[in-house]
Amino acid sequence: MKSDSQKPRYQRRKENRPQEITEAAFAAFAENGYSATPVEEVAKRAGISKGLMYLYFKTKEELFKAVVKSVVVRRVDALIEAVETTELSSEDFIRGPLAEFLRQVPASPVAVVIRLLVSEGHRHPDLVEYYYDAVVAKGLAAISGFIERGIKHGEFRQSAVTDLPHLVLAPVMLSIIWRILFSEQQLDTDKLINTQLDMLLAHIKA
Amino acid sequence: MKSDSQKPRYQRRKENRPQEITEAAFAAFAENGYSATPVEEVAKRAGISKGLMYLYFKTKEELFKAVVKSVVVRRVDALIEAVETTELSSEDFIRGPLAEFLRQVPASPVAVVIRLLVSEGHRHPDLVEYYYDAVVAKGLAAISGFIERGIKHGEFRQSAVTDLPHLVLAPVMLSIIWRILFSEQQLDTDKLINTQLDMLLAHIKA
DNA sequence: TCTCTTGCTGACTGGTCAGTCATTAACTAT
DNA sequence: ATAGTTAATGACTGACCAGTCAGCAAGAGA
Repeated sequence: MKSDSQKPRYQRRKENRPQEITEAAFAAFAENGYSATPVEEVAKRAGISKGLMYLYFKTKEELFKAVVKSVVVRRVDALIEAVETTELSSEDFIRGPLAEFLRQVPASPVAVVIRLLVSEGHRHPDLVEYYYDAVVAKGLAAISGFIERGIKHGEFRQSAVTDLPHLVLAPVMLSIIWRILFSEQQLDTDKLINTQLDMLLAHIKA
Repeated sequence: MKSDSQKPRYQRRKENRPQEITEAAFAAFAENGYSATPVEEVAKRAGISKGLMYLYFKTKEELFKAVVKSVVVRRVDALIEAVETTELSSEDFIRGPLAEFLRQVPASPVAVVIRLLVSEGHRHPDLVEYYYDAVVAKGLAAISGFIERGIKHGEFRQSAVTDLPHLVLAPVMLSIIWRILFSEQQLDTDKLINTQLDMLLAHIKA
């Protein structure tokens, strides 16, 4: 009774597999974390067998690293680019594009990566180091550089903040952790970040 | 050749076991995380057999909850007590006892609990809720209440911060996550927190 | 249409570990 | 001393899962 023209049980799609697998893995890890997610679960979501995954990634750990790196992308680079080419005054840039950038971080894949790194980072120090260099250090340097530019332009004054761009990230980090832990408890993330920027600007304005 | 008075292979110490076990578990979880720590490792550190652990804690999960709860302690309650009984002006209290309290959090067991909750919280929603109620909500309420007291005394003015005591915690949270992830990268936690308090005070002072 | 290559499958293996339980030995009461 | 109680042990089991591999079948090439 079966039709003659049976569908093939699978298609060979070498080109797209790696990305499909990392995307499926990202989704699975986001839901259940790394160690609680069996490789077979990732394979299922990607619509492939477990064995195939091992054809593209030597180990589960390598898959994990691929997932983290796939999320880093050009996000920070875009910010740095914007910092360097903007025509806005320093204050307007902070209240505009920078604020916009910061506000969307807590709901972005970055939050998932933070959770994964907090959970698993201990066992993957090279990955943490990569993330620090590729994202955190760059981001902090961009903010620092931008504040210094403001000082040169006479818009800002020297202050403790010059050495502590971390203060810009502090409310973002709180928002991320808050969403991870207490997603049901309301928190006005945007207002939190905006208020912090208000305070920072008041503190450093010349 | 053995001496007649052999040491007993173990002593019965029903009273102290639970605390000894949770302490050993805290140390083990702090080093390796919850799911990566075999129960037998906890037992070894506590100087007992695995079976005995199961006499005091029905499951590994119950042990986990006991560990988290054991760390919550009266830390926050002490702060609330201090808030309510202090004779200092609001500003002096913030710069004194509150700052002191906040500065020591990132190096305290609280940081370990944050890591454990970020890693495992998804699977223990009741535990997260408990932690929120017992620590976070209380702490935020204490800070809010204190700011409102300052307003009544005419020391502070109404501002966005009144609704966002979270801003006080933001640099503390950043410091905690920083230490978890990038322990080798220097960060002047104290200065970060002090500067944030400076900004906050400048922002809310009448 | 008939190879030949190789992307893909899924049953299997070895190791780990949470939780159990029959037994033992430390203490207690008489 | 001796018997009775129970804290404590550690070998065991059943489940789970990362990683393997022998074989299969999709598609390319002739």
